[in-house]
Amino acid sequence: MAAHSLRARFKETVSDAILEATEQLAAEVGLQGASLQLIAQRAGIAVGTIYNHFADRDELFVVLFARRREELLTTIDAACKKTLSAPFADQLQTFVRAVFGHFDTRRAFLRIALEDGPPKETRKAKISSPHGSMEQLRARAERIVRVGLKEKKLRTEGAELLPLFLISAIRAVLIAKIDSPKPFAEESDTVVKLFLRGASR
Amino acid sequence: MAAHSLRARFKETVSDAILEATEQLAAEVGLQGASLQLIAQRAGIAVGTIYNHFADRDELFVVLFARRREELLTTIDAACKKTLSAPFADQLQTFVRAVFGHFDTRRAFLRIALEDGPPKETRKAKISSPHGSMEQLRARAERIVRVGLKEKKLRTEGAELLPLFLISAIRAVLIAKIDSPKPFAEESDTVVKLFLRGASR
Amino acid sequence: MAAHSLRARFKETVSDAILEATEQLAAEVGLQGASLQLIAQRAGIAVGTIYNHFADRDELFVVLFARRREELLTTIDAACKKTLSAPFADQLQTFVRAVFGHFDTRRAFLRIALEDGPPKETRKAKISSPHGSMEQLRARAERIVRVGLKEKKLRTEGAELLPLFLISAIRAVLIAKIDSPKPFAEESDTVVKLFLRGASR
Amino acid sequence: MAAHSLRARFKETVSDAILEATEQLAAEVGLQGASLQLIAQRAGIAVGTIYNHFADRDELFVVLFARRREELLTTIDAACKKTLSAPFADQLQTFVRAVFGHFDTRRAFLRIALEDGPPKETRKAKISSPHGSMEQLRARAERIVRVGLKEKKLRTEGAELLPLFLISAIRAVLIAKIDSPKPFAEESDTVVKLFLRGASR
DNA sequence: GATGAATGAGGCTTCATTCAT
DNA sequence: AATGAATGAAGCCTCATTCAT
Repeated sequence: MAAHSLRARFKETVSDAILEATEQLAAEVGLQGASLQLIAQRAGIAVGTIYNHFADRDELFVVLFARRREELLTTIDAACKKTLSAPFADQLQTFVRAVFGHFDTRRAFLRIALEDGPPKETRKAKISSPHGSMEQLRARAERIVRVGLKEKKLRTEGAELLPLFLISAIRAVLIAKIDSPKPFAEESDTVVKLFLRGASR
Repeated sequence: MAAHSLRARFKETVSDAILEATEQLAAEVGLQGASLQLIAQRAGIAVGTIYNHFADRDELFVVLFARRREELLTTIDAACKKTLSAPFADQLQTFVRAVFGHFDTRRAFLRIALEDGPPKETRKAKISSPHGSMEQLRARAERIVRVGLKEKKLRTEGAELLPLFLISAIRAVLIAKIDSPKPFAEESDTVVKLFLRGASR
Repeated sequence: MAAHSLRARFKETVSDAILEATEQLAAEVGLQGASLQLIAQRAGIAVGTIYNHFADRDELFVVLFARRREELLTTIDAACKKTLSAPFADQLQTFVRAVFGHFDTRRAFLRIALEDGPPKETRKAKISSPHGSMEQLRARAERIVRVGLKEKKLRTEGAELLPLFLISAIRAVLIAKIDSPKPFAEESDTVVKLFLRGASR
Repeated sequence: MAAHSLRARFKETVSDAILEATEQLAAEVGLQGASLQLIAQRAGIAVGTIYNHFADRDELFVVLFARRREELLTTIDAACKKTLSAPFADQLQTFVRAVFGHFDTRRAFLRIALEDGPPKETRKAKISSPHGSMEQLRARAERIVRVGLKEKKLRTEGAELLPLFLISAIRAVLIAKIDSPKPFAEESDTVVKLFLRGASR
């Protein structure tokens, strides 16, 4: 039991090391450039070891994205939960802050999530699309927008674009500040204001 | 002269064929997936011929992006020129329409431009970043924003984010509608309104 | 003593399980395809355990073939023993029936024995030839033929080929009927007749 | 035209060199052991070159078998053609001699054809079965047997096994004598006699 | 003895690039 | 200039074998 648990825990440790190495490398040299050799090297293991933890290269990336995405959504959902009964504006602000806050400490994931584009076919088949990790945020943005609509705080015309528009504004800031040492979170208010009142005076 | 001109034109023709084949293929199978062999095949030439027109694979993509980006900017600049002395709102609308209009007939380029992310190293060395094609639009967006500021139509706080914000909104719509048969242009007004007045009622 | 015996019997049990798993798998996916991982899985043990019973992969197969071959020969010898003093024709028939009878209940072994070809080098070194399992029958066929010759029931010209010829006829039937549900034994008489009188009318 | 033809001829030369190297190696170290690296080395080319001539490793072997099998059948059919109207016994003898004669000068192919067993799945999928090359002879044997039946020279009982039986006898001799310097052809008459009259006196 | 994760050599395949024609 | 076969580095993956627990 203890042995098994120990072994299992160790295995998990290796898995995590691989995932972390993958994340780091992909952030540095791109998803494409993160070869298994480099990953193994960075993780301090043999190449073959990767295959004790992931079926193939694809799965490695799929799992990486799945895990990071889950962490992201968990963080955000936890934050939003606290303001579920608050007025729309607060919920919106909480959401934006949560996203910025999370990425403030996950720059590597941010980089690969940004690289992530529309799905293409790869060598093997349709890629199992690690893609769209970022777009997963849209579901959350949609909920916020629905709240705003119900509270009559948001215009209904063109409403179906609003979630996208919100994500888009967030994304703009993330891209703009990704190399800056300052936390994204500082821009939360700017984004919220921009989203709500627009750019005009 | 005539001979030279002819030859030059022919070479240009081949170059163009290669670039077009590259664009098509990259749109279909991704930048990665567009191998020189496939490109040559699609262009109806031999693989070696590509090297008579481009130094290497990287340059091919750099030139492709450079050319398409130039076409994009030329189109937009031409459109914006006509409203250079018009009020800010008109200039903004013209800009957005021009971008949408251009991509309406350049879906292949749009696809590869969207795939294009932040610069990474490639197999060879630092890539000369074909990347950022889309971001090139920001320069134009900045001009528009400056006009808006000068006319006091835009708020000054957080103004440095506005261009990126505008581009980001445009990008969001392009991604959302890229597989739709309807022209992007139909969404111009929505985007402009959203950008100016924000989402709130 | 008892403990030792028990332990020995247990070890034998594991050994047997490994051998059986190997045989099954090899029959299904070929000698090549029977990887140690698959074997261990099928045997319900860990990969490393195989190395507690066999020096390496090669030895596993060598032992498998040796054991199955021994079983085959034991069966046949036992059957033939009963007719050792019977006339040649009976001895021949007994032999053929014994072979068919054995393989009727050892289809898996039959499959791998048939796959088995002339000796080749493998990854490591000259293979210790598990090969030729089937050819081991020739020694028995030779004895039968000698009986036939002594009884003047067989022609002496070309006699050195007769054992091979007999095995060959048996082999032909085994290959032809391996996927049939009917027992090989039904063809015993056909083979005997063919061997003795030939094909001509 | 000339250039094209030359190039084409050269390409064929390389193809042949690859096939020959493959055949030699496979005869020496087995189908399994003939790695692309070894093949390229033996053929005096780079590994990648193989892929200019064959889609993948499988195809290489399929083509090799197809070609050698075709040569075999062509030889045999040509020889048999001359005795098409001859009596059955002559046709039979011609056939056996042709097979032995062909393999006398194709020992390498003989070795790999003998290694060739019942089809199994490989790493990739069902193998495209280069297998059965030898069994292709059965079709020819069947024709001969039909002739014998029509001429009432062969017994009808158990007749469906006769072709396989004939091939099997030939195979037995090939295996028995493959390392002997003497030509197989010398055994033709023995085989024919054995097949027709059987072993009994 | 049993376990199974780690190892790394070796296999197949792709593909940008070169170069003789 | 065009051609396309040859090249070989580099990638992914498999698997027999080892070894710490």
